[in-house]
Amino acid sequence: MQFSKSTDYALHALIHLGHAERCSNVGIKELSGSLGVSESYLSKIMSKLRQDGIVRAVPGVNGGYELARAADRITFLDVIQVMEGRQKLFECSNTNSRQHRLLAEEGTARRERDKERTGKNECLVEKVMEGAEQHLHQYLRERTIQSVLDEAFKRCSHEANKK
Amino acid sequence: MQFSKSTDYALHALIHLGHAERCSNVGIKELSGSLGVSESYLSKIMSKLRQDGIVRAVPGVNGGYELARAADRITFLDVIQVMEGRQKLFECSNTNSRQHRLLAEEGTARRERDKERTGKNECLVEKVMEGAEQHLHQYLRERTIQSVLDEAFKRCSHEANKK
DNA sequence: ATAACGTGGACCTACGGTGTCCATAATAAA
DNA sequence: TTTATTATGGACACCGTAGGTCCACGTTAT
Ligand code: SF4
Ligand code: SF4
Repeated sequence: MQFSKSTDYALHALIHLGHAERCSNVGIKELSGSLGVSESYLSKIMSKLRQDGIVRAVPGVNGGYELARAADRITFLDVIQVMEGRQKLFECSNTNSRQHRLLAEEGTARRERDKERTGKNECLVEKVMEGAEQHLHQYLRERTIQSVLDEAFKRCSHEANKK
Repeated sequence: MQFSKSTDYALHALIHLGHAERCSNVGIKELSGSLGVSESYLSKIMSKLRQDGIVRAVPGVNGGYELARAADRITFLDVIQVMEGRQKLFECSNTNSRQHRLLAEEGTARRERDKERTGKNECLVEKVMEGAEQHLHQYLRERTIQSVLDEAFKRCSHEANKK
């Protein structure tokens, strides 16, 4: 239950791009140097980010990457879902166990009615887990690349103030 | 970024134990049959739960497992942390990159002062991630084995009512 | 004593995260 | 046009770990 290093790298790369938005684009060399990750691997990550429309890439001389939209419209959730995939936090595996029939199918007829009425017939365990997932997602949706940048800037100016 | 199957099994096993609290203990055979998981593997999981004080085990004839404390004092978070380990959601890897120095160490002197004053000198990315983790944990702390049992019972009685 | 039952270690397998290398395509500059 | 630069995508290697099996051992009731 941990985020992968790729997610780590992706976030840092995007922060770098956001920080250097003045100049149109940033090459893989600069990113690699800044993050301390090999160019080969980092390019894989950037490619993924591009395929999902988080960044734009221009090939050729003086090419590089730039954010595909404003930094305050790129949420942590976006990045995490691109890198980690969109699999659910909890995926029930044994729906044909005796246990399952006890918990989620007492009175099959009733379940069917429920399904028709409410449209969803989740089991109780899944309900808890999906709730957890929703909470997590909501939180991550509220944090953007820009918000990190802002806070870093605040720290910085605060520092300058003191001098 | 998914919970492992072991966590799934552990939750179901505990629900089974909670459901059958009347009789003192439940053997691995019954659990295995109920969940549809091999006895060998399930016993590993139960063993882990025992080492962390979630269940008690009695060896010998007519032995088995029972909850070590009331079902409403066993939270989802407890179970998940036992099975998944207590690793943080996000573990920074490249603290010696140029990027890091930019984000988390502008004015090292100031950082040091911060450290002394507040006791924590997290970087901004970690701060976001730890916030997410706290939210998730809080949610999972509020759900217990008992709460699932209760809801299942409610469904059941509701069903009986209708007849 | 013996049969039932949990424990823990050794071991296996498959898959995915991490990472490298290279051939190719696209583009700007010369 | 040629060349140097840069991103792209596929192939591949490595390795840790989730998932699972097996077995020898200790414990307990009958
Ligand atoms: S009770 Fe829920 S979690 Fe358990 S097997 Fe059925 S659907 Fe899956
Ligand atoms: S800025 Fe934060 S997340 Fe990034 S390397 Fe430094 S400590 Fe780690």
